[in-house]
Amino acid sequence: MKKQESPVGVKEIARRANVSIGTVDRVLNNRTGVSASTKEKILEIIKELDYQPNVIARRLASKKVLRIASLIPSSSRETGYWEAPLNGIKQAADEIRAFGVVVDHYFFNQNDKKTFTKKAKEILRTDYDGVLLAPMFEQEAQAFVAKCAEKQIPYVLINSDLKDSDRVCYIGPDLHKSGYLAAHLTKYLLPPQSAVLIVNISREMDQHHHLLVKEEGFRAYFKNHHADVNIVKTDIREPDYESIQAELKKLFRKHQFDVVFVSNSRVFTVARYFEEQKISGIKLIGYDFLPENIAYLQKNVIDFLICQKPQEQGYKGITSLYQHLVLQTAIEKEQFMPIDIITAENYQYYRN
Amino acid sequence: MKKQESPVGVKEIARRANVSIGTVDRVLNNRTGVSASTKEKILEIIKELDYQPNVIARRLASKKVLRIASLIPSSSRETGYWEAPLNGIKQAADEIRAFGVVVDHYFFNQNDKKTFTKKAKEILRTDYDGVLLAPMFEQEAQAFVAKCAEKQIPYVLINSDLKDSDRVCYIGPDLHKSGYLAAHLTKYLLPPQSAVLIVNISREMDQHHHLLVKEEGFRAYFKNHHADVNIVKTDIREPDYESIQAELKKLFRKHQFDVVFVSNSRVFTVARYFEEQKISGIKLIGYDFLPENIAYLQKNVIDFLICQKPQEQGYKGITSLYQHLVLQTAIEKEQFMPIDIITAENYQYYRN
DNA sequence: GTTAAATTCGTGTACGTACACGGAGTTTAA
DNA sequence: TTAAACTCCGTGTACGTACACGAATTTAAC
Repeated sequence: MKKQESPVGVKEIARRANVSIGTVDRVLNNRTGVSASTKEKILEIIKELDYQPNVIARRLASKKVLRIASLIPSSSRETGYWEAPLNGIKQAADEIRAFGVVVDHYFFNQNDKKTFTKKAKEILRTDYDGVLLAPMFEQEAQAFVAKCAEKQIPYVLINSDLKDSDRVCYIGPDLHKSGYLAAHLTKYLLPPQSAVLIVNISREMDQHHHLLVKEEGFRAYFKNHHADVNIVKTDIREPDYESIQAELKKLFRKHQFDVVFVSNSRVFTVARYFEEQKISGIKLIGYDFLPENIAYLQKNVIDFLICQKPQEQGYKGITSLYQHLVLQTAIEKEQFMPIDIITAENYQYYRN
Repeated sequence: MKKQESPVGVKEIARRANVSIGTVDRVLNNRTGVSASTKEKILEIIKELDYQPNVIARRLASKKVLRIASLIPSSSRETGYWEAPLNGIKQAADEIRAFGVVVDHYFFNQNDKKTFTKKAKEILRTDYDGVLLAPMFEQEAQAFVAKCAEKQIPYVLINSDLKDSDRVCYIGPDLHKSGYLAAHLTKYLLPPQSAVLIVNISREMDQHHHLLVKEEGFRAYFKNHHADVNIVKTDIREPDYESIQAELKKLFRKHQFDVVFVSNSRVFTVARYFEEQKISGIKLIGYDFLPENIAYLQKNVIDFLICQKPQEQGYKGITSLYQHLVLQTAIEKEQFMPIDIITAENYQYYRN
């Protein structure tokens, strides 16, 4: 409940402590060369006045630029998912460029762990002030953030989290809940006593794990609601169309499904199969706002897409780092993205 | 494709033009005291160098604070809707306070035009640098923005737009599309040949107009899809529970509905009626993330809520004004909010 | 042609902080 | 005893822009 109408600066602090602004500056940037007693006194005054450093003047005076490295998957032909986070990162970078922050981009191949470690090493060599990371490969990512911690480099995680890491924050989905919601939607579309197919498509084990969490969420819903559904599931480890087609063909011969739930953005591949086989009447639910998926949404082959603001993940990742580094404000440690439902009617208004 | 690695400043411009930085400064802030010829020369050099003023230094040097006024409805007992935009406004205000911007809040009563005009007059008297406005009362708002234009005060509109106004931008929903989506959802929930009730609840004519646009969108969907549904609608002009109860009772005696669509946030009132009358099996769709609505969502009385990020509307309104005033960047003239679907499963992750 | 007024422009200071430099005082080493 | 080293701190300049003040030049008026 203090009046803080008059913004106090270093010189007011200096006046009250009977020292020069240089000394105050030294304790603020905790540099050496101040006796313990005066340092203490100054800190006390700073606290008492609730001194807020003028970030404007600070950035103006400091000629050194802050450097942030982002390390995320490259968007491949297989999935353009990472285009969106990258755009968010770029947008944030544009906005804070004027404040003396530059962002360098590093990309790795989702199907090749070596590219990850290589880029990680490069980043460590360059001594960045902050790192934005998509920790797709758990082991390797753990090793990387350990190195960052050692070098006192703050880092933010997006898209998936790492256990026990002291990141600045995590920004991304709650996978379990996301599958749970998908199940809820499914139930709206279903007659009682119907059959559901869960399709998990991914090559790398690390990624596959995410899908299994979603699947758990999906199953949990039906369990909690004592719904009588017959759930069949398949794990497809080769994401090319031929493999998927073969697998689906086999399954569709054996079963009669009412709903198909694809646990990631590859839903368009299944949609393609539906289209080619002229399958209709089966509801299709999947993930992510990709052009391919949207096309099938428009054609009513896909019924619902679940999306978790990939672009905002990138954007928030950078701005969180910026706030941590420049403004030094406290950051929410876990920022779960909203779970958005996209249909043929609202996709035009969706912003990632 | 220019190299713009080396940020040029006024003094580089001054050097090239053979004048002092003072003169350059004069043409930058187009003040008087510069001959036409030198002014032209300087402008040319500025363009050639693609000079970007240093916003940091600019705000530091300029001791004057920018003042923004926000004029929105107070959140009443009847509806807490405006709480969210207000929070967004406050959040944005916090973030840009450090940059020398202050935001003053003005509120009016949605049921009383006089309170609007009174506050508007106050704002005009105080000479603000920018205005954020929710133009609920069309005529009065038009008069207000005309005055703003006259005084060269830029303004941003949120929640609803004004025809032919030269606002900095409009931020809010596309009402028609929003009703259209509601209809789409409805169709998922419906057996063929079913009956739908549309409920519009609002006292003031101006507000009621918004609802009618949503209703149009709702009907348009069924028309476009040649769906065979029986639509009944009612306009309730007294938002208290008793009036609504009476009207619903009358309607439910006459008809058998499968879906009820309430065109604004008052859906909780209808939900209360459902609960009290132990009506179940009828799907209920409405608007806005209010505590009352969420409560009924949890109890599965309300099935879907449509929401258009009211908090973000406030937030973006302020930051747009900030970008216009301080950074002088170009602003997207029409920023339609995404149309979000909220269910019992994802509401916890919804952020306004 | 002289003076006043108007026009056009340069200089200096300020904004709040960062940081280099160096000075005064104290301790250590020779 | 004196030089050197170290501790602690004050001063000055710089960051890029805004703006007040006043100087130089041109124009107007008689």
